[in-house]
Amino acid sequence: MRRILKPNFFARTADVVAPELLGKYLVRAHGDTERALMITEAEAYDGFLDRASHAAKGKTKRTEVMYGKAGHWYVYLIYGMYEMLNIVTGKEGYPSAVLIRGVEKIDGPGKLTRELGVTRNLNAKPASKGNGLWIEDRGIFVPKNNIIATPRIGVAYAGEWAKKPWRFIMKGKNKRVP
DNA sequence: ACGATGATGAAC
DNA sequence: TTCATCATCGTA
Repeated sequence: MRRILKPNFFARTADVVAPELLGKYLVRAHGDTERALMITEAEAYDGFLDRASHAAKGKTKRTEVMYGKAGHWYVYLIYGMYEMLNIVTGKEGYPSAVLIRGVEKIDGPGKLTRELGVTRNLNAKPASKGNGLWIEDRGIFVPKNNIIATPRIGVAYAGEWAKKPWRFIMKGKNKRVP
């Protein structure tokens, strides 16, 4: 069983999509080969009011893609050196996205983009084979009691929103558990 | 504990 | 145009 996730999978709020991404496979095509890595950690950024989300500042050139169609990539540069990979979620016009923070063997959002060669030139492109980066369901079911929800990382400035348990980790697959 | 390193958004 | 900030990571 191997099914490429389509926009309809992503067209729900980020806090719903994020835990469901655990156990799915991030697939990167390089040349004629593919590398598939199971997603083990993901974080939700959802809606107009989430102060941890870039969309809290409104629609700008950078965040425009978060308001766009679900199933597109949102890739941005942080701290001058790390690309962050997000998948846009939610209905069109509603800003939300899921940050892919970890995959098997690569723990950390900046490390995985570096290792997979993911940069901003994928920004606003659909997650598809044609663009060389997509997500597959390979039939793995992750029971709910194997998922840990914690507050998000690096968003202490977000007040009450920093407390939301919108970081999802597969049990036993990640080092940084608070 | 801290510096690297550059885009972003807001203030001036 | 300047400035503070930033969804991080490696080294100390």
